[in-house]
Amino acid sequence: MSKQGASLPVIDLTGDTPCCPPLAQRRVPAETAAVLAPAFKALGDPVRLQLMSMIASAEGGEACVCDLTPAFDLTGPTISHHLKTLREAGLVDAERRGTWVYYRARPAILRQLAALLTIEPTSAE
Amino acid sequence: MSKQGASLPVIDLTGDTPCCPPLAQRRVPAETAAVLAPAFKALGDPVRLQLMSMIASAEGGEACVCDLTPAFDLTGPTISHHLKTLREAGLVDAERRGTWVYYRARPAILRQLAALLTIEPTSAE
DNA sequence: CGCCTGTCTTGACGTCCGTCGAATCAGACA
DNA sequence: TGTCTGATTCGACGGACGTCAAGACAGGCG
Repeated sequence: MSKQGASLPVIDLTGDTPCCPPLAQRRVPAETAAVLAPAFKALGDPVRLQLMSMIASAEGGEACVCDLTPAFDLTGPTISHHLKTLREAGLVDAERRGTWVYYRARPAILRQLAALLTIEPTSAE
Repeated sequence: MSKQGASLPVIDLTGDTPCCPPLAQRRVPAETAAVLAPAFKALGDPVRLQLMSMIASAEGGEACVCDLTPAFDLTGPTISHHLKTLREAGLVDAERRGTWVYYRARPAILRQLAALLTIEPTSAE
């Protein structure tokens, strides 16, 4: 995973990005929206949402492509494409160990997205 | 808002949909992914993410289109199109009162999305 | 070394998306 | 009733997306 790992425009949202006041608390600035929207977009496909869940909930916190692919009625390249999308959105990390490639969730950005959507129970309705 | 309000395929995610165990806790089933992914997709555009925030954080919990539109360098029809997308994703409700149309966030689905992304602090990394 | 298996990239195709201008609809007001 | 303003819909355009088949690359093993 050396080449693509270096060439991909990996978004750095590992924790120090100023982003997190809930969406309903104050208006999200355009720059923040531009940074976070691609992450939501990446989750906006049923296949990727399931992939993300399978990776995040996997034993040991990581999942092998060889386990991911057969779970869908899609070709290998298509799954690979979706995983690349998740990688470019900063949602997962990939690592090759021998024959297989393992994907691992990045909890920091997931927490940021969750925080953005969080609403206090006393919010209208 | 009579005609379009009735004809749109409004998604009912008001609370009784079985959906909410965190993404990282157990694998999201295909049906759940198919229902929730469109909501993430709707938030996957910077303009819509800002619109959502402006609506959710507005005084009184609602925002007028006349206040939303001038906040962007986009035409009225384009903003209207994005608002329709948010509406169809079940993220907002629209109501016409006299001359103006007001949009209001639907906290239930926001909470569902937030819950899905929630991760316990003790999750790898 | 050569082959095999697993994964990714490339190129292509059809579809969906974001945007706009023009036309249309809904209320308010004279 | 007619007209004006605000919001949506319609039709169109360029670009991005999801998918696949075919080819290329990486690592293990004989």
